Amino acid sequence: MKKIDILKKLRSSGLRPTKQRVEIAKFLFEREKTFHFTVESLNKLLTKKSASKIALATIYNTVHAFKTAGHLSEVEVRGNKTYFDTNVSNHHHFYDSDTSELIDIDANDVIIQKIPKAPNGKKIKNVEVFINLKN
Amino acid sequence: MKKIDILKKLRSSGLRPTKQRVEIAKFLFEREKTFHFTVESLNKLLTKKSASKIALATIYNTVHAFKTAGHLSEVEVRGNKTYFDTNVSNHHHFYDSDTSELIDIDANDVIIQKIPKAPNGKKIKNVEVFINLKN
DNA sequence: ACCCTAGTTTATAATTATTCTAAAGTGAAA
DNA sequence: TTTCACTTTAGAATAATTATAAACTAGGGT
Repeated sequence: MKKIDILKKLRSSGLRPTKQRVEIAKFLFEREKTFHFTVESLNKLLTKKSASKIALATIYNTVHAFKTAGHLSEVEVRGNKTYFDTNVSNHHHFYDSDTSELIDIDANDVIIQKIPKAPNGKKIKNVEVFINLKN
Repeated sequence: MKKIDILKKLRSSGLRPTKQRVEIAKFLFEREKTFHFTVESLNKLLTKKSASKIALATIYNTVHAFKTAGHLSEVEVRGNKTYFDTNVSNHHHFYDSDTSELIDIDANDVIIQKIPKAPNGKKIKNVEVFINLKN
């Protein structure tokens, strides 16, 4: 994804393309494969990569803004870690608790034949499948 | 579950049946239906129910000891809440983010027809299905 | 029944993750 | 360029959980 597209992506979702947002967006979206991270890991990677330090609160703000805009999805797994995922399409996850690694599973690789009806007046928003791994 | 069974349950898993553990175990396991709770909610309920105050750290210790012994299972859902579940059989969950309520789904009510193979040298430990609800 | 000791509980401090606050900075519309 | 609502920032505040170390206790050995 080119810089011009980054700017479009931000503007089209009502986010002013500030220096910090552009830097974070470039880091997250200028890559081929999907990327999983926590706020903590992202902060470390950004600190290492660039000279200008971005405040931790800004990283929180920005990641949540991107999530609200639909540019990131949030995945929560055992161990109180909150991951974000640059893959926002409908998909599932492997979770390897040994390495704390999250791996995408394409939605087409999981077929659910039967699910129960939603209770009382509720509807089903989405179905998430976690496949926990061991060695 | 009677008191004698509570004592057996604790002893058989190598846990000394202290006053606090027995009180917590009775509260959790002397009921018909499965019970979902957070450490915080359990603390409030216990405080309300009994005269003797149990330290919060003890509730953490005890709940984790019960979990390690296989008497509770842990379920993590969006919103950084960690729930425990007195139903330790293999099953799935509805999650209602409006009410923060977790509802058990019997394993037989979910049939998964296709899942991907585990990566490299890994094996599949278990598969958890979350059905997120909306109004 | 009484000790003894490892296991347990407790209050409190420490840690960790996240959000809040309020002051300073900055895109971009006019 | 000026202006102002939106952003960023450092640091404080909050929340959830874990660590610490002293006091307590269940239960085996005497």
